[in-house]
Amino acid sequence: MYRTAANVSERQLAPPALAISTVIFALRPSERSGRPTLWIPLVRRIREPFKGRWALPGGPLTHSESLQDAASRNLRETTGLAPSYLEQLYAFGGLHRSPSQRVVSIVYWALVQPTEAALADESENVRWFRADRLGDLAFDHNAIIDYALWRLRNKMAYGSVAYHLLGEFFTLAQVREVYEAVLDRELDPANFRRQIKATPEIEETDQYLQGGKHRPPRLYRFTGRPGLDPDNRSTP
Amino acid sequence: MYRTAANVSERQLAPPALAISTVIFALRPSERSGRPTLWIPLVRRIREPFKGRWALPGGPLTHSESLQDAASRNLRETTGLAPSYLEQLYAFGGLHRSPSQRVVSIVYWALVQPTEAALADESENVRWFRADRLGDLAFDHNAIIDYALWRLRNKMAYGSVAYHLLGEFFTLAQVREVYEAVLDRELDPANFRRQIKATPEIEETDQYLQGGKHRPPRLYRFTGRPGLDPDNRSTP
DNA sequence: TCAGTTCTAGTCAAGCTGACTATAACTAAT
DNA sequence: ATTAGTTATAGTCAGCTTGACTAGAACTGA
Repeated sequence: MYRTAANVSERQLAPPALAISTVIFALRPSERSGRPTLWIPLVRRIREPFKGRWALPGGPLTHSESLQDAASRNLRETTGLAPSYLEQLYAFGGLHRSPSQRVVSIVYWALVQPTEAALADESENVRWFRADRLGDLAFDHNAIIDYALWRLRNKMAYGSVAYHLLGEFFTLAQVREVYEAVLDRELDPANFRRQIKATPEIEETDQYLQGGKHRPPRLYRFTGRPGLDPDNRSTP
Repeated sequence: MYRTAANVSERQLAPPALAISTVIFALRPSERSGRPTLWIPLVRRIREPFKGRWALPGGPLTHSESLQDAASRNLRETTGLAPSYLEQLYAFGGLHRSPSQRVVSIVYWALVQPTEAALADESENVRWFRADRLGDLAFDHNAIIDYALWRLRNKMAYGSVAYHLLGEFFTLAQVREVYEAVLDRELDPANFRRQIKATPEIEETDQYLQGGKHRPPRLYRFTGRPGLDPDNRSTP
């Protein structure tokens, strides 16, 4: 924070920098309970400001790509992930987000399926964190993630976004576990399945998941496409 | 559209320009029916590209102001309006939004109260349009307004945003007229008032609106603050 | 005084939700 | 082979919300 005063005049002259960042969510089994939990990959900053601190993956916007393309390229380059869902979150443009320079960040949020998440790159400078145990991140990234979490919970309650955290086939109990992990409270299995079965986007298959220590549950499939924001309406 | 090919190389070099624009909504009585309708102020472009066409009010981002401040300054300068509600809509960054240069627009949407809207500047280059009769606007501004309308309808159905289109005191019938104007369908008066009266943010006053040709309706007051997006949570 | 209008309260059936019970279908231990 | 344990799945019931509708209250203007 001392750094702030260093180059006020520079800051007045340079145009505001434009960056794209992404909050990436995936489910991973908890170490203890084994039940799915929300995890977020972060990258370590290798330059000032906030050198050494963890931050959201991000980078500049190149001229040949749309905002969404930039977000998804970025995501691939830093973490090796291909998202199953990608949506714009918010444009953050507060004056003092970065001590050195005025930066406007257009932030996206993404969901990746567990298979993807399992084989994601992890290295010295890329690491996954539990969404509820992030520590102090660079810039205003803690606040950004809080907002992304709020949005995810909201979309989950209304929209049909939960399925993008699962594979192609899933049991209703798995869907419930997703809801429980994200909303952080237990849900009544019977009532939950009644609601889910009432949504037309969920299709019953004639497959069953074998191998459990109990009655094998039926597998279902999601047959809806996202689509709401301008980018996903009809990308020109 | 011919213009597009003119200076491809220039475009590759210059950094993407960052602009702030705002979709402003207000209610005005319809010419014919007299019932309130949604109107939007637009400004005429005095430069290429799209010279002479109508467009959303907007402008550049200066260094000393946040995104929201830029939107509200802009709004004041171009239309003389002070909004009662202001929220970020979306960041539009398609490659071909502007034929001459790559422009990323962070768009806000605003609601203004009828008293404000009545004394708003109108001139050769600023004019109000009915939201459903806009004609062909500059850039992708038709699509932006469509999205803003979608968002307004959505927020209206859930949130408590309708009251920002009204003055401090209002009758329940006026609230209903707002809903009817925005959602574009008639609502049952009895059921509607039951719902509104159930929301805790609506406070009964002991005033009545006199002067009608019928039983004078009671006046109510809205006692809630907006608050949801990062800007409005706690502006630092 | 009465007709016309809107305001306002209330009723009723249909649908959804949360809490709960009960049975089905499998595995693992006895 | 039987039984206990576990999850899957269906169903019931009361409480709440919602849409359609009825009816009276309160004002104005003829």
